[in-house]
Amino acid sequence: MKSHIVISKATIDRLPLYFRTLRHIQEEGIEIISSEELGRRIGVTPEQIRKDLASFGEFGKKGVGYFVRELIRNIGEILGLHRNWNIAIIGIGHLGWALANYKNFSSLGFNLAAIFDVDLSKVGLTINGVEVQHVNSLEEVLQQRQIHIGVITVPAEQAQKVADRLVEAGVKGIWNFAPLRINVPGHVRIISEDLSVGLSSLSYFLSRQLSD
Amino acid sequence: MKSHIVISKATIDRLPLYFRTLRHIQEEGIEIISSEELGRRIGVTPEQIRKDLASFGEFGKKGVGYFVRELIRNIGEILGLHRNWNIAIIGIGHLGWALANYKNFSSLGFNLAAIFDVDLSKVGLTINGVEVQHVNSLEEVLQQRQIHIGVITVPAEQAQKVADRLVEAGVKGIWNFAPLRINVPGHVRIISEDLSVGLSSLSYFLSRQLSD
DNA sequence: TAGATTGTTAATCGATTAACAATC
DNA sequence: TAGATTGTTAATCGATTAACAATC
Repeated sequence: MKSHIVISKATIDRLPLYFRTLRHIQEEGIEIISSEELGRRIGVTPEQIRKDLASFGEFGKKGVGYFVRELIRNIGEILGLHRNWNIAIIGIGHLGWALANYKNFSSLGFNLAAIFDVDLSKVGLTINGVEVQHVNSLEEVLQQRQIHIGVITVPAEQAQKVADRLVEAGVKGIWNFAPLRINVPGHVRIISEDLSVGLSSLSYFLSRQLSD
Repeated sequence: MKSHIVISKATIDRLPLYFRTLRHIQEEGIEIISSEELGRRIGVTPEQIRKDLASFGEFGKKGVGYFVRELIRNIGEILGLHRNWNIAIIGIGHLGWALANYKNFSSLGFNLAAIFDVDLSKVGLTINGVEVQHVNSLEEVLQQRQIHIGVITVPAEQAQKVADRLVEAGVKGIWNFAPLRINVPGHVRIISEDLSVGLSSLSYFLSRQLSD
């Protein structure tokens, strides 16, 4: 990366789209692609793509385009997807269950390494090859299995407490699905998925469409 | 709304956060709140909140603050949450199952009115009070039950085809969970939730934190 | 009246788009 | 060489932050 350039959050959020689309393109047997064609597929302008990529290096060949395989490798490295991240899911409700069975994790380099719940009727179950453990052993297991990322799918009331324990146990990143703001110290990264935002904004636009 | 002002997408996406937080505040019995205090809770600057709200009208009282109950009603109306939206879920895999059981829908004015799947072993099941129907009857049921929003939780390969049928059947909005770009005509609104984006960006930041 | 807090205008910051030189 | 396409700089656009007059 060109260390003097500031990378925008928006750029980081587009890279996974490029990554995924390039993989599809590779599956189709295409070896070289232009920013024009890639942009058309994703719904992003070619300038945007070139600008985004240029923040990290020169990955293309002028007059030719981008070598698909090479670009996939480069974006993968930028996103850190070439590493192997161990993740733990805390809370096996419906959503936790769905995430525990999410197939795309492994193809992005994420390894489901632990699952926790308080409910004794769930402890001991095996989901996607991983045994559900009681949250009492959270700290112990997280350290044993070197968990990097904790996924919070517990009810909102318990989310902050779980986050505190994850941080205390040395987790570096949190992927939060509980619908509320969670506070973590600066050295821990947290990303929240808020389903009500998407649905509400859909409602907003439909209201206008139907009345205007 | 002041019709000459352009509302930014970012503003629309913050309104649901205001809405939800204000409801919590109301539950605590607080009747008046300042942008300062509300911002502190959400993690947004008070100026941001005042600016966002001001695009739609004058909801506060100078020198006093905002009346919680009134502001909830106003934001609810802006977002169209006072209406009753009928939604249908297409595809009862793990994620569809989780969404069908999502409790927050109804409190936002969304009414789960239909569920579809191709799998005959799922057809006939009742989930959260709604019977799973075969996708063959999609068009018929959508019209009967006046579905406004379709939720796509089918595998990526079938997502575009399902979207086409939803549009054809007159759905006005689509909430897509399939990890790919879906094309719809301009009069249909689509919002995509892309789980790999959040997780990948987490990976990006962790990579840097651990190596820098 | 004095203190508090909104709504709005101006200034700053950041991200996207346009243009084009470099070069394969 | 001519055509194509990148990488980069400049111009535009949009969103956030700061400042402050209005007013409860």
